Amino acid sequence: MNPSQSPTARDNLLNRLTASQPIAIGLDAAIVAVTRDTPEVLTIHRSDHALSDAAIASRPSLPFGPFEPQRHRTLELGLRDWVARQTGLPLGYVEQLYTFGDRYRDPRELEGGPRVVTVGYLALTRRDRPSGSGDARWRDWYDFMPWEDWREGRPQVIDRLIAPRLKQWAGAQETRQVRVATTFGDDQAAWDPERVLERYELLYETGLALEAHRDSQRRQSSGAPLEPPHEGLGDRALLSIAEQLGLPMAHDHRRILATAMGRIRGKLKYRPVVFELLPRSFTLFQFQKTVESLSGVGLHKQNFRRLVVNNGLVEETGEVETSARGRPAALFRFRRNVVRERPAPGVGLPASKR
Amino acid sequence: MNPSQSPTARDNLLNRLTASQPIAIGLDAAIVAVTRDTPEVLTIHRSDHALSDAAIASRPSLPFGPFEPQRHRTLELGLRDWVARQTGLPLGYVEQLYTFGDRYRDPRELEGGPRVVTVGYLALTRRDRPSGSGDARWRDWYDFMPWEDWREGRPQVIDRLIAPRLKQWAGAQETRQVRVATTFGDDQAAWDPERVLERYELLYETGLALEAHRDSQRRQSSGAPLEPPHEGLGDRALLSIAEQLGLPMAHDHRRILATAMGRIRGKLKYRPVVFELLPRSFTLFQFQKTVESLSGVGLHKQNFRRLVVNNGLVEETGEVETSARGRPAALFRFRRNVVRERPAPGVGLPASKR
DNA sequence: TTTATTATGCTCATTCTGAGCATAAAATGT
DNA sequence: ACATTTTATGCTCAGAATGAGCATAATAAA
Repeated sequence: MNPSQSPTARDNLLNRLTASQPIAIGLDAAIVAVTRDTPEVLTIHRSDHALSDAAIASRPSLPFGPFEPQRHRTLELGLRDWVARQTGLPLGYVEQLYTFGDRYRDPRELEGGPRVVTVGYLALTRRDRPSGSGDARWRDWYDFMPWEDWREGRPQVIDRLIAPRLKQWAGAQETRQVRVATTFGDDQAAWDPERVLERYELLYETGLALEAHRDSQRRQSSGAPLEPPHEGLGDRALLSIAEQLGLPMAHDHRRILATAMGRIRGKLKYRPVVFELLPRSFTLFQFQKTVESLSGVGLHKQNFRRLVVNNGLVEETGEVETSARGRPAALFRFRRNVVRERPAPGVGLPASKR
Repeated sequence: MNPSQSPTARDNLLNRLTASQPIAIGLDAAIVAVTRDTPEVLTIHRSDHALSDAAIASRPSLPFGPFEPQRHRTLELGLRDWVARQTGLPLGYVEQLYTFGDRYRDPRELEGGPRVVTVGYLALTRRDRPSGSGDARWRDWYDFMPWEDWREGRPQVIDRLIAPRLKQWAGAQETRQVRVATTFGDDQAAWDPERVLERYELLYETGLALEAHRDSQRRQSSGAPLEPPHEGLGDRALLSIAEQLGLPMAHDHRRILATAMGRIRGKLKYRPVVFELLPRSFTLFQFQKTVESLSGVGLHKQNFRRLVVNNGLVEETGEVETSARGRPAALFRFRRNVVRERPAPGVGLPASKR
């Protein structure tokens, strides 16, 4: 057993490898803000038509930029740097999500390009300024993942478009049935808001995400080996269903978005991250709407209130919000001290409405 | 605003960059197993003395290997590949932890080497075979982080070595005091087993981790710019305290280990990962000891039992363990079906002992 | 003034937790 | 054989947290 080469051997190896296929690192960011009751993500819409595959390339993408080794001391600084330069957005909370290194993620690899490894980030901001002109746009994240929005109950797309295909795909195979049940829920299993990525990946594998068709086509036409074969790709009926299932994104950005959504939903419960998205003072209902929009489920108003107040997560500012319709609501602010008192201060969804 | 260059521009940029400083990707793994009641991590002890800095280089490290772009389809496959080839260990559960891209992480960068970006992984295995001969060794992970073991109450190192230095470092600065309180706990704040990384990073910054001294020395002697200046480095008294605070590791491997520990502890609560470390059938006390060893806290026996049984996490096999001393214990197995029934099946520490 | 609308207070049954006492079933010592 | 030690397991009980919903308060609009 020889778990590590001697340094020189390793150096040589690394050099040889980088010489034969260089590696480039890209930084992709899901930049999230919340307005009223929609969680929005910053997307780039290219108007560039000089691309080989315009139909695909013009899909919205997440903002991304290269990591420049001699310029950036750390990955996160690299990210902050180009986000600041390009969008002028002040990023508050930034968190690394996941590093994707799959071959052929970047289609230019097929033409001798470098192996592009991407580090995905989640960033929260307050969306004060509309983030300039140009080709950047805020979009409701449920436009890309309509099946994730359970605020008005079980979304129709699930029963109408998704469930039938999943059932067909699973067939009599126990493993597949369990997978479908645990990701999308059934009479036994509850819907778990956090499993966004698992759901997206299942949709991708079953051909319900348009990106799956795009990728398989690309590889075929480029003569690249068709790894993990997916069933039913190319089926016209399936394709038309996929087209109705939310907006696809360029590259694997919808996967990164799914990762981001899952991460936020998880983090909500044990870290006070929502406050990065709320104004300094807010009513409890605003607070609730923000949590609901992110988690995708409706909450019981009185219990939500009891929860956050009893846990000392917020405190009254003494002022009231008068602009609205009914009885004026008291304004609250985040109680910074909770982090000193409770090991995992978060919202921890109190109970869904009905 | 121009959030993304045109593809050709971006290509050029990437090419120019990789030409001037190539990037290499390393894969580091914290491979974890549990025996009786000690969580162990696989470490590599080099006997190689041909290194410039033998004292440092001979520190134990985590197993690592290069990511080879044209050989490995994905990052995780790359990891599994070299772990299999080098240690022969069958990896069960594998999870990506974090990607570290800090400059000068790898000292060879100072001599014109590539920028090494490392992807850290956590892998769980059952430690059946002693993992061969050679320079690989299983070690109690608390050897590296003695302050993380609260099974027998608050560890002495905290009050004896850590707390005084942290107090001195914080001085009258509110921000620092809060940071100390939330990471290491005080009369107000409870000890949160999951914040392993935050604690290690605090110790590093305050010069209580030997690696901080090593890194600062290295940079100085190499003429590299001394970024984030740390106070008190070089102080002999501080250095001698750091030497008593657990074993240091090579590179930033102790940081990766800290990340791994935190991740396991967090995951325990909502995913049935412990079972990757337990034999197929086990007594409830074995189960408890495993959870305790990972989370680092002692648990109330009867309540632990009630919790895992009521939650349907385990079921009796019908057999009993007879080898031990007192009344024979019933054997249990993991109930695979929980994942179908409960949204987040985990252990969720029931209450510490006293 | 009445009505609609939103905010907030409060109750009640149920479940979940922390803590500890009590009993059962084995091995060991005398 | 019988007491003692040791570990496993059953059970209780108070207090906290949770799900659900009724009731009241304070405002704007009709």
